[in-house]
Amino acid sequence: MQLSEQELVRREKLSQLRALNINPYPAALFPLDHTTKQIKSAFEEGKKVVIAGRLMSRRIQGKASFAELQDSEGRIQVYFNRDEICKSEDHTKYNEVYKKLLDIGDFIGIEGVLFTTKVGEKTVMVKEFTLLSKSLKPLPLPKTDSEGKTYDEFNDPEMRYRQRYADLVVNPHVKEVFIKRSKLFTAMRTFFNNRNYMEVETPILQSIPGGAAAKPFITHHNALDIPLYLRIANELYLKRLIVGGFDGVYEFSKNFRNEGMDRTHNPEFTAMEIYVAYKDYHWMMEFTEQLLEYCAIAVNGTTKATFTKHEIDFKAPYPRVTMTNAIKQFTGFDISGKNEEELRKAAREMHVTVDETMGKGKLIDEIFGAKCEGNFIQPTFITDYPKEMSPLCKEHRDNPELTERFELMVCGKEIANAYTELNDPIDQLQRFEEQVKLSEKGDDEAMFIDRDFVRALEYGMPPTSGLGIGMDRLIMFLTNNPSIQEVLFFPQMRPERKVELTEEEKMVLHILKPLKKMKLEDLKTQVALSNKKWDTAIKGLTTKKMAQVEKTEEGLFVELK
RNA sequence: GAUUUGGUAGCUCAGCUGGUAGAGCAUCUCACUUUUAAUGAGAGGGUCCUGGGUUCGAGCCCCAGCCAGAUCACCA
Repeated sequence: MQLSEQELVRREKLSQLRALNINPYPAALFPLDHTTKQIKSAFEEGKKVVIAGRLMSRRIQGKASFAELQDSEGRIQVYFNRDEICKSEDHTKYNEVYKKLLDIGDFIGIEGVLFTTKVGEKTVMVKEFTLLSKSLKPLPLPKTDSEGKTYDEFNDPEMRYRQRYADLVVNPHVKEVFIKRSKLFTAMRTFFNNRNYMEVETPILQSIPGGAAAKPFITHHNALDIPLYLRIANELYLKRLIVGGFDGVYEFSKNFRNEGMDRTHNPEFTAMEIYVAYKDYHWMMEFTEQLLEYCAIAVNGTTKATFTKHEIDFKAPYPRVTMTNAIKQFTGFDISGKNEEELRKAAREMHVTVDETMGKGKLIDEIFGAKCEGNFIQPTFITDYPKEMSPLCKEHRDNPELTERFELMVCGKEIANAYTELNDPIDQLQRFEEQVKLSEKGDDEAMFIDRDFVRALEYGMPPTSGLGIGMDRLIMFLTNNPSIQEVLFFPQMRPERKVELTEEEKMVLHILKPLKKMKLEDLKTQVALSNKKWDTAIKGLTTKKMAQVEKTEEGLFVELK
């Protein structure tokens, strides 16, 4: 890799520091006793503090200098004064080490005393400083003026996602999103633990990927010599634990789906699933709205959240609308009692694209997705889904065509999905078998039969209600980010390709070497490269200082350096 | 997958009809002891995403590709 001028300068500073007997990467701990936030919240003139962080800006004025130090909680101004740092005649520490050999991005430790400047800025007067880690690569450097306006913001999404570390250093609002994400997880855990539900872990490598309709990633276990799948959901394992006798189990589950990527889908994402024995989906709706209200307050301090143009309110309770009524409301069509053909015809009349492979459930889902889904902005429970599209859900107590299922819609998107769980093993096996028929019909996302799961149900599972929440989507809503990549530290990206184009340069050198110097025209014809390749090659060689182009009276010459 | 926009200095971005590549910040040198987007003077820094084509000449035009964003489709 070719180093830029600034990177070379910083490497040169490294050896100068070492020559001054300063280790740019010392091993010893640094005994800091304050953070920048603590200093600001409990400011006391003359107080001694020890702090550490990254140098983020410098305003040097001869024998004095102001700088900003950034730690995990923010920034504080620090004041370097030559006569404070260098008590003797030797001014090396200020003039050389601080002014010349430190750079923006370096980690330093500071011992100092608090004071307020003429302009009223809370500042640390530096008495002693230690280099803790030298930064060799210049950070992108956004600047903010007195009105809070940001210049030169580091905002290219590709670079921000690929180099999230740099993004986090220079963009405080990005860090804020992930702090909120962490708060959300903590809030949910607290909510569940307070009710004595237990956090568990279940396999990520599964030989039958179950619990959802999705395409899995496949891998291979060498010792067992079997294929294994990365989980697409953890539902079936959590229900096995309910069979085993736990009253409530939950898991934050990293799931993997080998499908398309866009601003709401990443190949790996996080779901939370919870199963509670002796409950049904009505109970679960109340539980869910309580949970979300609690989480919204824990994350943002309020039940209200802004998402794009919408102001949403997570305050419980949320309206409940059956899928049948939702469709009736937005299309005027009543799906109840209709057969497959009637549904397909109705869908086509509404200009919903459907095809012959779709069964009743899928047709209803398509109509709902196209005509209704987008209309539910405030949190709304959509209930009672068709049986065909819910193979793990118990049949509706009042209508055998439906299931006891709800989804929670926010801003037209699903963020939670819950059932009164199917615990009849014979019914469950039949539902799996229907999935196999769908798969034979060409549905490549229909579920596999999990016979071990059926065996577990045969031992008996208490009536249970389960809930799944898309954590990434929820945090998108709570932090007003329409892109999933903004709420994942490291969203999946196509790998960067290494570019090494020295082949042409080698060819040029090979011809030039024995002669040391030759006419540019001769060299060019001998290498026989295209104009473009020739140009890049000779440019590359001159920038690498391996050859030089000279113009004399006799014409252009290339000389070996 | 389709459509579309973009890729130029460490960062943010200009770049005219195709005629030797520009600015601000950052970097380097000098001045400056309470500044805050510090200031003043000077200097250096480029694989114009990659490859091919057209042309006397391409950052710019044409073709192919790579990467990313947006919209749509698919998918939950």
